[in-house]
Amino acid sequence: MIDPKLLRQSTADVAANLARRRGFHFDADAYLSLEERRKALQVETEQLQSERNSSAKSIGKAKAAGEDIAPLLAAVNDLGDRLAASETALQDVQSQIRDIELDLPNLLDDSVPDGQDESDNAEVRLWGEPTQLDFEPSDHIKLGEELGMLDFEAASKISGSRFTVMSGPLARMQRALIQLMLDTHTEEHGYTEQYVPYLVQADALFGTGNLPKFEEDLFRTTNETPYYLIPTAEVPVTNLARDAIFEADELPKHFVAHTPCFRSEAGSYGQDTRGMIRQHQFEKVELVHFVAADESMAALETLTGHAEVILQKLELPYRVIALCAGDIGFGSTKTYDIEVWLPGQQKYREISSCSNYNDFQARRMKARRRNPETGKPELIHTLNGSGVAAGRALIAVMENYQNADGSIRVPKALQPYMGGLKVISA
RNA sequence: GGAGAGAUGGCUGAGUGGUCGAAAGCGCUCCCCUGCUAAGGGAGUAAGGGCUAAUACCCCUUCGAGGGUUCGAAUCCCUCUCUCUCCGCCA
Repeated sequence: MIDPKLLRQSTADVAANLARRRGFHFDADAYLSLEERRKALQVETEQLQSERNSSAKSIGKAKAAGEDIAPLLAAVNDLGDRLAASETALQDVQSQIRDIELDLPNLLDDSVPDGQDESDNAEVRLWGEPTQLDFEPSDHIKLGEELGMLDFEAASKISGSRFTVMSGPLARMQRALIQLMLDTHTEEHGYTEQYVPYLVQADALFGTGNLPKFEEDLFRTTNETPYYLIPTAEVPVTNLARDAIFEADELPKHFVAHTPCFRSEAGSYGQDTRGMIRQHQFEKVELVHFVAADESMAALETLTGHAEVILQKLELPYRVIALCAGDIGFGSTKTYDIEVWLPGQQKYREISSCSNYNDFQARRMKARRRNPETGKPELIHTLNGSGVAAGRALIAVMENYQNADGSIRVPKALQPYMGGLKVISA
């Protein structure tokens, strides 16, 4: 959520910033007229509440003094009705304003490049060279099926499309990837590992910004108060800061969590229908930072670097891109995507997305720190990034480490996690 | 699943219709005293919001959540959630 005060006082500036985003329209005039009504109604309501309080107090005193309170009661006769009417009207306007505020994406950082879509994203750096193979590379689907270790038919029988069954060494390699990531981030980068719920309630999703706008992306249970399957560990982990006031010396906090992620993929029907790229269920290791407001831009660089280390250890070629205004996510003020080279597609594909949400989520969640100078609570900044998506990392290893005979070499960094196994073959 | 108890400020905990945003203690901050230390004295110490140039006044809201009764609710009524204890079941 954008600072309501800023929205109110600098509406035009906010609108101009948001206009850089693709397909987003902010009706500033409608907002401003609602805001005008809100102000009038709130002042009126609070005035009436104040009257009620002071008259109730005098009635109490009069009664205690044994005076006749009948005339006092008569004087406040219609106050209750007037107050109730005013309160109702105020609540109505406030909820309309809140709906607008919850619907507004985050303000973009000035460093975010202009652009309409992914073709306008800016390459920040390149690591390694696209893998050269002296044979026609296969994609992960062919490799996995020929090894007999990826079974999309079985998955479809059990759960329908966009699921995968893995078996044997390939299943183990995904687990090895997750282990490598967790160990690297906890032992070398100083993160604290978290185990968190995979089912969350709506409030948590409002906090991160997934609700109310993106409900169709989520799986929801049928309970009376429904649970939602987490679309990313970002949701439960970031919500650790909800309603909290951290002491200054408790920050920054660096959390890492491995969880499965569940996404409905509504609206992506044509894309990546084959294979393991886009699934309803996938494994991911997520990095989350809670930092003081002035530290978040530096933290974004650090966090992205931590994710990159995983690809470097796996010796997978990648590039880092800065998402342009048109491509950046709803709650992010600045995002770097890390894209790994996939020989089977002859393309770089997203394997991590690292975002600075600045105070956008913190405001929704009431995540604060105590400013040691002023002693006052102030919003923290939250960041998160994949470090990295395990399913896609598995694809990347398969395709980059394939041999002409369809076997797959195990990257050195993974071998200790796979009992020393060096090659996966049928 | 059955039976019972509870939810108040950073913590402990009092408060069953008015002067209660809330006693007291602990903790914390500042000041005083004490030649160190220990002890002692005093003051202060919730969050969110409105108004505003303002982090100044003033005002509003909040005692698990939501509704209700009342001129007035932490206190009374209803619904829900969560926590704890005992029993049962269970990875």
